[in-house]
Amino acid sequence: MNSSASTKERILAAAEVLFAQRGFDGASLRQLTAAAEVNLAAVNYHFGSKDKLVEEVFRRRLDTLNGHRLAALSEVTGKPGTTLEDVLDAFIRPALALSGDGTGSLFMRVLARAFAEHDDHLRQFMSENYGHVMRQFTAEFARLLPQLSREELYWRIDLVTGALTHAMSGFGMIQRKGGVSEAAHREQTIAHLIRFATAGLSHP
Amino acid sequence: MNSSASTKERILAAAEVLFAQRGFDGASLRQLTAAAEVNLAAVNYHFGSKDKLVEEVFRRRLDTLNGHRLAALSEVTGKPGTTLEDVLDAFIRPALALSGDGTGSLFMRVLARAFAEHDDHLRQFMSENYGHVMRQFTAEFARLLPQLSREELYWRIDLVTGALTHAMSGFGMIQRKGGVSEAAHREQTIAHLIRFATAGLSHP
DNA sequence: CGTATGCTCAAACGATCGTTTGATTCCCAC
DNA sequence: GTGGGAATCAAACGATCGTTTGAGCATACG
Repeated sequence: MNSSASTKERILAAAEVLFAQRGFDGASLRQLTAAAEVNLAAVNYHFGSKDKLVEEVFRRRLDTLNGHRLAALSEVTGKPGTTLEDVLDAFIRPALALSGDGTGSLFMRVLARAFAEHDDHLRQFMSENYGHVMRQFTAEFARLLPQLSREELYWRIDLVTGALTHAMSGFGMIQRKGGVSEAAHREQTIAHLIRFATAGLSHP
Repeated sequence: MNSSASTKERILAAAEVLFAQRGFDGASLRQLTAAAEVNLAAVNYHFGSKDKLVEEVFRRRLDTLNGHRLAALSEVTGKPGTTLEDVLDAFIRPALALSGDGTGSLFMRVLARAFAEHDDHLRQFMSENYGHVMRQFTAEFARLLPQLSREELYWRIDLVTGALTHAMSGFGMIQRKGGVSEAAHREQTIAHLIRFATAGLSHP
């Protein structure tokens, strides 16, 4: 009945790779299905269209990514001793954990590309499905940075997310030095990004 | 002899708009030449190919942008009282001046897109033609931030350029409100970006 | 065993892409 | 005024795109 589970999975995996490398329009279904070793028509059969496949690639990754982000945020939010670093950790760590996964690292590249493309349809899809995540983080930033005006806060968050998106799309491409484990390298990168973001958000 | 000056210019102007809106592959020569009100074959006649047109769009803008950047840098470099803010001003101001120009602002979008696309051919072109600019600024940053290791400096510059590229590509907060003159808004934006970049580069 | 259902496959569809061609128009030097 | 190179034009080229089709295959159920 469902012998196509592996077919769908192979398509999704190949799509993530090719979308990251060549973009959504640049990656053709013929390249994609060849890489996945499935028939050309399998994409339209299982997903309906190429656009639906794009949405599915996003949905699958963003559901878990933002789920982990909200879970981590809810563990630190509201508590008296919560610091800016705690909130930033809840935002950054799940994204880099995704990069630890084999093909997951490519998804951050896909995300950065989609961000830069200003595609209206995709922006609306992301806003509708995941806008509440950014809103919750923004609310927590506002609580921890009461001295900033609303406009000033938005400015800084905009700049910080730009830097983080850029950096995280490159993570995984950076080759680790010998002798450093993947976990250690990730931890080091997280600390780096948190320090930078803290400075960018809370400077006088 | 050169009645095609306006034709070439119209193509370049239309290319900047459409490349920013739909990307290099997404913008077709038929859309482009229709928008420029020139014949379809004019692009291949005047530029040789679509790829050459892309290069020309980059070359034309980056020549003046980086020329202004280097000129501004040479005015502050080496002097005893030079601050980090001076160097950042030399880097940021020419880019925002470009944004002030009508179609010039779209080029920053084109640049951000190209940045996110990780296109090898384009990266090599940029590195060959404009790599020395970034190298000169990096040297000056190193001189003003001697306490940072080489690796740490590269990290921070990477993050800052990511944030600036993101911001200047016109994502969010950079839009001007009513009642504020264009020049005043630009000055305010420059001050904003410089403060953020300074914090990101020089935090302890 | 027969059949219904989910899936895969090769082939073709129309559309659109970048590029080329060959004729035509323009414009200035002579 | 006339010749000739530069520029523009409509039309067509082959390639590639996303999608659709209909036949063939597999497997589970009566």
